[in-house]
Amino acid sequence: MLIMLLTVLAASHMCSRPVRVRFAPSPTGYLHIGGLRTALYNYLLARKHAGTFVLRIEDTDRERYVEDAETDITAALEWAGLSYDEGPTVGGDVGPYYQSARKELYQQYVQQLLDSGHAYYAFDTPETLDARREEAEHGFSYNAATRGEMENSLTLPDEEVTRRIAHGDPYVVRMKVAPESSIRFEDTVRGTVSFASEKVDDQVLLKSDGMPTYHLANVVDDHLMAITHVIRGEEWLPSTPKHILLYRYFGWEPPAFAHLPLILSPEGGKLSKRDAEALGIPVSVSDYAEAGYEPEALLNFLALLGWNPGTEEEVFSLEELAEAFSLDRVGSSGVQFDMDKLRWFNEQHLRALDLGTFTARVAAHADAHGLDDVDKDYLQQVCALMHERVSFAHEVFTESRYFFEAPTSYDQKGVKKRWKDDAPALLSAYAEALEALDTFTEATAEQTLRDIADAHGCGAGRIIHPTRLALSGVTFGPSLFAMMEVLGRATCVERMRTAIEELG
RNA sequence: GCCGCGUUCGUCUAGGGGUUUAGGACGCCGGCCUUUCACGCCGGUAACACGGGUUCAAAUCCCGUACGCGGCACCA
Repeated sequence: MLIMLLTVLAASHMCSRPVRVRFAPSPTGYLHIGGLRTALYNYLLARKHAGTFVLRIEDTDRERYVEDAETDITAALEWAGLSYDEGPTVGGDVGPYYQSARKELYQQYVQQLLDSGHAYYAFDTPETLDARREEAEHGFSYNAATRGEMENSLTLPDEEVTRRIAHGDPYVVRMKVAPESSIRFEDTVRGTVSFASEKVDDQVLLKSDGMPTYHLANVVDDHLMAITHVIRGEEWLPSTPKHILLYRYFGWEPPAFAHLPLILSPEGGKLSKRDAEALGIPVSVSDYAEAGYEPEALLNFLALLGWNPGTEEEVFSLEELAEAFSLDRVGSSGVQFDMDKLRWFNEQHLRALDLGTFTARVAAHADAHGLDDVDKDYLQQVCALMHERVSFAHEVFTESRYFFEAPTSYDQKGVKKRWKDDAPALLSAYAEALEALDTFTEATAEQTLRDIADAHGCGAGRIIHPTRLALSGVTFGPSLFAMMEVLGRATCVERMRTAIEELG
């Protein structure tokens, strides 16, 4: 009863404002797979509640800035189909959407904290901080216990502080965390989380270059942009108390927090770039695009990596995901990346496409396989036969290359198993009969073959298998007769005679 | 080291006091279909980390241990 009441209250609280979420990548590298999942969950929540999905570029780190990272990130989002309602280029009412362009804006909020005594100036150099960290046995923390030993506006006389600032001495602004309480907050996926505030350090809010740190900028922007739900990776959980404190200092209502479980490597450890590459797992979203994954399949896989719909359904389109999504069905434990399952999702999404769409997806890879002038109708016929047989669209050009050029070799094992002594005679008879046919179709090719088998007193397989070998060079593939109709009579006959010569 | 979060088949997960001989999916194995291969269908393999407690009853609640992951920057 009480729980129900609380749930209703919580729900009404949540719904009091329209849902606004943001994906806030830093242009310090290309969009990676974990980032895409974070973006996806934000996107899904926004779409589910007819809310707004904001893209904000957190470019406050000038040291690690990567020139083409932003282009990669937006290209990856576009490839995936995660469109944003506000952000760079599309604009919006609460911009700018680059933190670097909001630099001046943070200044007033820092001043507000300084005035209210929740922040102070600190002049310690990176070198002295490093030195303190090195000499400390169990790590150094700039906090209530140590701030008295440092050079800051709490230890220095006011005149000295003013003098140094006027003189242009570099300084940072730190938040002043009171040690006496414990900070607790509700995480949508984990429930109540609490930290002892003496473990929270006096985080730098404003760097000496005048840029805000993530912690300050993120809180100020989320408030100014009216963000209702902060959905981000679990790596942010330990710094959330700082953010809660900042909301408190500013007198703002914090958004709901949801910290997503991290994606682990298939071997259990963390998915570092190096490990992933060693295991053959692409890390960058652009690598998935390049490897030929269907964007919807990747998204579907990622959605189910940490979330489940509560039903046994697994294959979803992006629209269906948005419909089914809810934050309270997001799990809280780390999840291992499974390439096999991803591939399965890719197959499922490929097969869900109608033939025309599938063909178009396949055609997009033609150039890369040196087949830029393939006839569309012909390709569609090939695709009809290969649709259920490939895991990736581009495999039509690799797994069934023989539709586009004569086989250059014959599978050794296949020859040994299927090319018997009577094969040349049988194929030769079959080829001749095919040439004599009025109309060459799947049906007549089959009937002709069976007639010849009967005439020679052997099973149809005796001809079927060597013929397949002659046409494709391999022992597997679509129905032989359907294949023959697509290849055409002339090609079939020619390849059969070539095989007779080659294999004897 | 300290702080936090986590732990159900190999993997993703359902279940959150009795409805469970713990369900589904991927993978793997077998079968059916098919004179190929795949698709599809049917079946099988396989899990509540460990130890205490609470309770008539624990995968489910509590405590501890182990292990994993994250964090401890003028990086995000």
